[in-house]
Amino acid sequence: MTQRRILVTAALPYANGHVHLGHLVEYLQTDIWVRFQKLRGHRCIYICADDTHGTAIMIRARQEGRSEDELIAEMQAAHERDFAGFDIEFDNYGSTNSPENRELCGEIWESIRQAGLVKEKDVEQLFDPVEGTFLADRFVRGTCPKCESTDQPGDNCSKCGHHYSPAELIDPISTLSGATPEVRSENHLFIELEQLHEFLNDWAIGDDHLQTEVANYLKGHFLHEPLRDWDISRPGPYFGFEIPDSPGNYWYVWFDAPIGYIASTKQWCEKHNEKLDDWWRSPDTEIHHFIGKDITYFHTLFWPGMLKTAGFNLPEKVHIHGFLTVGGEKMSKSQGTFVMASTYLKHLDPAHLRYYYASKLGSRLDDLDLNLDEFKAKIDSDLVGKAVNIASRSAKFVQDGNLSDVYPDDGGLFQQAADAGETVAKHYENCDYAAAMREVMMLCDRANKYVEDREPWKLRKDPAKQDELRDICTVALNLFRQVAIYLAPVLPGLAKQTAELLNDPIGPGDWEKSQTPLVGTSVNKFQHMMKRVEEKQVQAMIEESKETQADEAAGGDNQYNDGPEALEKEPLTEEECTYDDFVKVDMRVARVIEAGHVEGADKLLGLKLSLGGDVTRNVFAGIKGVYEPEDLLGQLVICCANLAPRKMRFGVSEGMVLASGPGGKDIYVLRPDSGAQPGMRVH
RNA sequence: GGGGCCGUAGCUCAAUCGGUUAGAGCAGCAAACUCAUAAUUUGUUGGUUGUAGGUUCGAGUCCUACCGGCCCUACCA
Repeated sequence: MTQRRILVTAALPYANGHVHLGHLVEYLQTDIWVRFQKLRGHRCIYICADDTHGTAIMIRARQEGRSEDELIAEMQAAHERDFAGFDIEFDNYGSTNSPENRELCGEIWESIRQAGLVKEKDVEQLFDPVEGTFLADRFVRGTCPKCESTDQPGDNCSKCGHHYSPAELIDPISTLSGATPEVRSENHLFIELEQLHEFLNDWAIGDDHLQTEVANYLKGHFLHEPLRDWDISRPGPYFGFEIPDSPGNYWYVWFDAPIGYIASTKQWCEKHNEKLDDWWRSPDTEIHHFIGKDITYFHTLFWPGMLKTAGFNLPEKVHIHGFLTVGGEKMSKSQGTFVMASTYLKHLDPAHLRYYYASKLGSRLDDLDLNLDEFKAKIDSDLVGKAVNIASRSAKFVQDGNLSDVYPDDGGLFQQAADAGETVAKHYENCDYAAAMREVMMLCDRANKYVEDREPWKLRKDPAKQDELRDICTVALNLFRQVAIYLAPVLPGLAKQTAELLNDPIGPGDWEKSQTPLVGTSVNKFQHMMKRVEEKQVQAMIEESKETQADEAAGGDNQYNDGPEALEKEPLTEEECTYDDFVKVDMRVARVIEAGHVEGADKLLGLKLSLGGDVTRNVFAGIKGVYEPEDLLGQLVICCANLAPRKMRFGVSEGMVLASGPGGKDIYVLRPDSGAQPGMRVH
């Protein structure tokens, strides 16, 4: 087999948050792939770094009253600690805030300039005069220019859905200082990506660099029309690198972040006396990026465009994975399923998560579900019951002795498993770890059956059969060793324990050892290799994840510990409303007397409300999928009775049913206490 | 409204170019065993492949419509 040279990256974690179980899908998927390549004897390096620039970091540092450098150093240390805790082994872990990155950004920028891809345009942006900073969209709130709803976010209206730029808001307010921002026009630098359209089209769709779903997505959303100019500068102050030939402007974080891959490689090269060009400008090197589907287009359009223009290697593959759900739902802080890496490590074994993710990961970008019952079942059954059990039930009969000098007749079992190695390897190579794990478990089943059939526990009692006993153990332990080698990318700890038990290391290039049985060597005393998952520990982890949340709600010194999320999402309106304003809104108790689905509407239910007597209102409510019509029929609700009728696609809505919640499935219809009668006014 | 992905056993997933009787694991049920961390082994139940059509000698796979889920995008609230 020819030795490949492979450079692998995982997306750079942002310095604004801690690593959680969702992030780990990616870093583990990548770590397994890298360990596999190394085990196969290829030259492979795993490169990563912290992504440190941008407005969010600047603001947070300011709020915490310290420098950005201090903040990002602390976060980087935490990230590295978490990764190490999960046996994620980077060859280099750098930072986008490094001299190497600054230099490379300059170099790449220069190439882009020379290629004539840069153009300048004025952009209107809001500026906070108190903080002295330009405001990203999410730091501005104001009144929607279209529907005039107050206190709306800076990019689109939560009421009418209208998209706008923050400069269009009526009465905008900076969420940083509460000041009224000024509109300032600034010169921004853009990359004209359209000039690379043909190249990107060929790269993204032509060759096998992307999963087919991703190629379709790019084709349907971006490549079918002219590519928009990419705004890659931000006026200062901005935590990042100043653009050398455009003083006062800084590279947008998404410009310098991917360059961090190269910069981190450069650090590694300097430490190991290697040439950067051998890794980034050589036809002999394959570059593989692992990313989540949320950052697809940065890595499949902008990034290849930058690389191409600056003469670097293009990615051989961009491997894109889906999101993590827990128990079939988005990770939730309130339910304790938003689990930090560090919290997991306090309660559970990292090897367990490595195996569980491996057993679920395929090559496509489907979301991956962490089901905690299944988690326990898989670990207990696959790892403890099947894999480790092979060693556990055979090693004790030969410990402190030797394996047989000649490998005994095993009916072809070892050879079968050796042959299966190529299948396993193919699955690893294709990122289809689930298939690889299935294949290995099948080998475990065969090995267990072998032990079962030979009944070594009976031979043990017969002094005349000790040689036979040793032969059986020699076979069983060799079958186990094969399994440990095949699982080594996923379970480096188990490989190490196996190596210690059998006095033969399993390291880089040692995949081949699965092809030849070990004979004559001594066997050490068997020690427990892996524990089962304890239900209690899982529960403790979930509980602690909830507690952390309550802690963060601090200030919540009442007994209920309600979290601050709702207010953070929709801060209190600052403008006061007079009593006169209040009484303008005529809210009434109403009974739902008809309720049904609206044909063709995705979110609407049609309700007929009775205000008592024969006064009724037909209203549409955007609560389909949350409430069934029969849930509401006959119920009392609160409605706004004097809301101006609104013509909608499906008819006229003559009012509004009051409900709360951020939307989606989180919508709660307000209901009056018992005793209220339809028609009563809400005061 | 436009687009994409998906729907296979109770659960998680396979099924090569369209090719024989749709397969595994887990769970369930029954039995064997006692070396092993209550592990293991054997046997076994379980399916109108979301629905309805179509193409084909042959459809889980290809086409059309519909139902349901997720995502992107636009619009309307």
